[in-house]
Amino acid sequence: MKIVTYNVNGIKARLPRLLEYLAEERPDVVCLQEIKSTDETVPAAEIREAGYGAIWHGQKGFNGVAVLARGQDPVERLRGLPGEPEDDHSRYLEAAVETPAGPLTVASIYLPNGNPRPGPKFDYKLRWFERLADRARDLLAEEGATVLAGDYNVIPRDADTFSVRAMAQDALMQPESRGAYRRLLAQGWTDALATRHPAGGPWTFWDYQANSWPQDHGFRIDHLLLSPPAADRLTGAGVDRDYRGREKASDHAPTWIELGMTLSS
DNA sequence: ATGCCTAAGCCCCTTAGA
Repeated sequence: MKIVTYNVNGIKARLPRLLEYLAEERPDVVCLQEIKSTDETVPAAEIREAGYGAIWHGQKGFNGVAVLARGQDPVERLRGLPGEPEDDHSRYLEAAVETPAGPLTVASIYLPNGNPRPGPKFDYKLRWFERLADRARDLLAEEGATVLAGDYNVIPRDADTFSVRAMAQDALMQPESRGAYRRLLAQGWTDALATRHPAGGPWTFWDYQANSWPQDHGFRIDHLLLSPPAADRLTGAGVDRDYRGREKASDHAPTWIELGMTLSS
């Protein structure tokens, strides 16, 4: 089964691309970020007509995450991360879905960008990271199949960017950001794309500016983290990068994993 | 050193993104 994370950068502006993707690839589960819509203004009918059940954690203007599942309604498990009651950003939505190999937990994650750095936005990013790590620890303890999918706004390795120099001062590549990501992985999570692409990349994001896409100046910031029972089922991982080159594209491309249908012994 | 481009709110400029 195919599980996708896709930062759409506005679900209303991206609806033709998203519907096209659902029709062409028929992914089983899709985690969306930056829907930039409230629960009321999201194009729910079109998604449902495409054959997908969906739950949303929306917000007016920016942020917003969703979980879509083909032929079923995801069951909401958690909406927003605990630990900072005054945080009103919609960046986390966790759900349970059914698979032929049993239940699967998926989370759609939109981690704060953190620029400019230093400053309150960078501090917020690091605090949010710790709150995510607390939740991730609880999920691992359940010992089920879990996928933490989303836009982490972290370039984990130097080989995950077209230019270390261009990004050196960016919040996406700071030691604190990488350290938080590495500590999360050290809990026992598998970075699916990194495992399948040890030499670096593939890119998941190309800036709209500076002619980045034609020059392939991208980096890898959208990640799917797998609990051990999920990692045991990993059979492939990649980026559907041609969607980045289509008309009215998001600056991110859909990033996916393939999980085997049966549990390995 | 700066802006490069895009979406959305609000209404044609500002905020935010990465």
